[in-house]
Amino acid sequence: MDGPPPPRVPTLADVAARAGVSTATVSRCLNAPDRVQKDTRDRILEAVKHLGYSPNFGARALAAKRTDTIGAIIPTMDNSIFARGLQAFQTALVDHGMTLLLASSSYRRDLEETQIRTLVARGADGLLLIGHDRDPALYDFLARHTVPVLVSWVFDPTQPRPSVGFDNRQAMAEMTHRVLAQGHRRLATISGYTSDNDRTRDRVAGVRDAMAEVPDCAPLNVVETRYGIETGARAFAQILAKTPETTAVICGNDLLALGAMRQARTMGLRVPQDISITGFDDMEIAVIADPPLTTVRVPHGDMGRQAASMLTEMVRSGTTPDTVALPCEIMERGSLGPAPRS
Amino acid sequence: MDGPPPPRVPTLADVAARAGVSTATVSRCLNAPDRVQKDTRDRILEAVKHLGYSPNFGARALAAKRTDTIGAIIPTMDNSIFARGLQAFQTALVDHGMTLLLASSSYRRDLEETQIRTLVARGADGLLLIGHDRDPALYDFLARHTVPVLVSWVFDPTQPRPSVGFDNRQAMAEMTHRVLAQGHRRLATISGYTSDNDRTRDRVAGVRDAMAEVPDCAPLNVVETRYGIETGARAFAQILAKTPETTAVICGNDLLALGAMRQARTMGLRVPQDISITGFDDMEIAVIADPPLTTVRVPHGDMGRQAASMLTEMVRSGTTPDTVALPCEIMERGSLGPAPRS
DNA sequence: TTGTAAGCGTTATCAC
DNA sequence: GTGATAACGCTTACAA
Repeated sequence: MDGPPPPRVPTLADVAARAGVSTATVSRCLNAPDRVQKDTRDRILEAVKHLGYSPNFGARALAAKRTDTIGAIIPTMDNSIFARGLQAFQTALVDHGMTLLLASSSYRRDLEETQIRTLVARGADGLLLIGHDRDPALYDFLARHTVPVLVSWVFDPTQPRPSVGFDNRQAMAEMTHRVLAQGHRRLATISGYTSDNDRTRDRVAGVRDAMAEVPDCAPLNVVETRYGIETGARAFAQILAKTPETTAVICGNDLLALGAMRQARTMGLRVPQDISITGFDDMEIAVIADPPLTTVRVPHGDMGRQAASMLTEMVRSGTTPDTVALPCEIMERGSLGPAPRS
Repeated sequence: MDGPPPPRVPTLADVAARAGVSTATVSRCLNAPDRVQKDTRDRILEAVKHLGYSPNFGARALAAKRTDTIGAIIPTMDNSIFARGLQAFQTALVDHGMTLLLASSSYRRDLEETQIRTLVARGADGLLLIGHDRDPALYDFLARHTVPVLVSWVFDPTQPRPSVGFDNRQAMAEMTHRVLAQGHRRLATISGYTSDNDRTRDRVAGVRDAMAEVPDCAPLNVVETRYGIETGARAFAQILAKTPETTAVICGNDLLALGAMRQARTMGLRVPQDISITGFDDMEIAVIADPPLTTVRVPHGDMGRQAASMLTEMVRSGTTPDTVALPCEIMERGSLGPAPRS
């Protein structure tokens, strides 16, 4: 006696046989239901359900030349900087009938490049990338493969690619204005690494923009480091070692700011009485810092949702949308105060 | 005059033609290089490079019946709870030549179910899931489709599926032991929702396990809520309203603990002099809380990396690995102190 | 070691 | 509205 019959995964042909129609009709019924008569449609759907049929992905991709899959490459998932936007992006993609292929580059240009190629090879219909900064050859590659690209986390209308994001430079300038308005004139900045990273560069540029409008500012002390609490703490110590007269430290990221605040406390400095500290991102923890962190609120959710619909539209229609700017908001909380009268 | 020739994407046949061999040989050369002679291999690789050939994903999936793609469904990316483990998982996956298909369920059982089906339909070769709790019919479905499943974030050897994770129950019992050792006898717990969630249930059970060993404990006050800082704060207020004699609040998650600490401060309670608070996860921010949070360190990175190799192995060899337990570690910092002598 | 050729399961273009 | 049937581009026995 034989074992049970091999539980083969049902195919279109099985459904067609059971419904007494051709495979073409079944395919139509599944992809354009109204191009098939009601009663045959019912028969087909019954068969589909009965057999537990689900289309073969490879076959569909091969025949239809699309995968309904969107690739995204973000610098890191180690903290929630990108995770929140990604969450919104993924959820919205699902609503559009798309699936997310995800990779992270660890902020490394070479890794990002191989991952872009991998995702394209894996059949991504479109790509979401963070920032514009990358080898032009890569954009050529994507164009040759006719893979639409949407850039996020930035707003730079001078770039040739569509993007959905916020103006890092202007947001940081606005924050710096607030700092200057409090009377601070000896500023320092803790920035993420600026090589291959237009967001961090723009943020530092924003600080300088605002400072340029005020005549009596001391030169800006800029320290670059990796994003993180520990690194922020070290950078803060470094700043106070070099320019102890600093009264405000503008951080390119909330983690850096939290690290800076911890280090300030360690060094016996009161925030904001002795020194002011600001962040960027408005992570959930900004409000529980002590004092609560004054920071720039980034529109993570909107960005993710908009990116999903724009990219889906690009893939489905082949069009190129206009670049979209989303507003940031300065969240004034407790960590920014008046400059101490030295 | 015509425009430029349509830049068709090169196929295996193109490569074969240029190298003067059959498509079979090219295919072999790409998948098992040592089964083809050195000089023909060189010719083929030259052709591949010259043409910029990259295999068609759909065709390969159809013919080979695999996609080298692993699906993962996590409850949320909104905070870094899962993001860190996922980062390690994804990075390790790439090292194994796999790509990550990601979905998040927002802690909703129905959403998770449809996403599991979607990922399988999208050709995921294997699946990483968080926790064991789900409809048995789903596991049947996965078995029928011969999709190997690895469960993570838990260790429960009584379950029929392999998993890689930590013992939530034991870890929480250990933490509770430390709390009891400080003389606390009136405990409360802020837990994540326990329906459809074995991790949260196990953590609460762990608290009870430890309490059961001590005779003079007051009944445990348990409040369930969504994971978050705000919700943690509200839960804390709720607890003190109902059982104001509580001297220690054991939280199922760091976010809840941070919210609780903030609320305690708001209510004029000193941590840990008036009330002790503990967390779970050891998120990066635990150390910058004031006082630093005593919490359970979860082996995110190891878990992610191990999950990647186990799942890759399962997919490639069809074997089922043994369940793996990873150790947690109690991080004693400042938020747990001796019970106040009321 | 290499080539031949038969699938793999869809979609899409035609006729009917 | 429905049915044949030819792609789609690759892998993999099997043959040579």
